Amino acid sequence: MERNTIQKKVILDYLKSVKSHPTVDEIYKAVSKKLPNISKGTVYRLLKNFQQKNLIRELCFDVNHFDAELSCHNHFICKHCKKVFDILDFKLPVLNILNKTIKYSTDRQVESGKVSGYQLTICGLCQKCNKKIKEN
Amino acid sequence: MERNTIQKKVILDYLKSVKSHPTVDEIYKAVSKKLPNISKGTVYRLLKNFQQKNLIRELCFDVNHFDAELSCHNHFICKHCKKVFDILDFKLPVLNILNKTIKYSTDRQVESGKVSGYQLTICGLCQKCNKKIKEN
DNA sequence: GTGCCTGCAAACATTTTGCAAAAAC
DNA sequence: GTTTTTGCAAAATGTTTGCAGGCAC
Repeated sequence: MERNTIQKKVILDYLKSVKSHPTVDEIYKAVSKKLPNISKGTVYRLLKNFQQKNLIRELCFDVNHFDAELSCHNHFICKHCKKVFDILDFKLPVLNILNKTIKYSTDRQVESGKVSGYQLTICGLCQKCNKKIKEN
Repeated sequence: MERNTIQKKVILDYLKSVKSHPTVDEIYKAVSKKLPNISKGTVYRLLKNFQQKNLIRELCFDVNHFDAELSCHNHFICKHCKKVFDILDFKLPVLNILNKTIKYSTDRQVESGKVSGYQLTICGLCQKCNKKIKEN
């Protein structure tokens, strides 16, 4: 049976109170003000815990996978096997509209800033993993 | 003056030849078959180099920033200061359509897999950085 | 031959893990 | 009192950097 701890409460309260999409380090520093003895290991552990329970999600703006195909901006990532698939428009006609819509918005300004591109990632289960999971 | 090297050619050729969105490690392993003495440092350096020249881009499907606001899926990231902003629909009306469109596609199956969500990240320059850069 | 680029290794940063002690129930 | 969770430190992993030698031009 999972237990309630002050560490869990403080981290989750903090995440709910901010709009800044903090990194692990920022979370650690903020939470340390209330709990000076908390360790970074605990922060990592609890963030993972919260994610598994869908209390928070992880956003991604850096690092990881590389792509030389600059024209295709739509990807599907399988939660289970972590494979990444390109989604081509002809396979998902709805993306046609989507692309046009984004193209329109990226040609304009967003809050007086300047837009240079976008990345759409759809996540879920791929064919293989979906089948496997159904079978079990 | 930048020079042409075999390392640059092999890495870029490899990236252009695959559709698998490889990680740094996968790139290193693949390239090592042709160039057994290449070092990982070189791979990191050249990937960064290619990105700066817009020959490749980096995709992101893991790690980094956390968000307890599960309902808002649209983000704007500033290339320059790296800050992340929520994009609310009423600030960018076009996203209304976009959200409906994605909602429609996520209610369905993508290539017989199962879709559970999406993440749209628009990138560019934020107000402040755009202004700063204009001034210089 | 000059100067950029690479391989190597060390440094640095980030994340995970094992374990004993502390806390939750 | 039992079991989960934490803090700590070490290990594992991932990325950057300085430098001497090698290669492009």
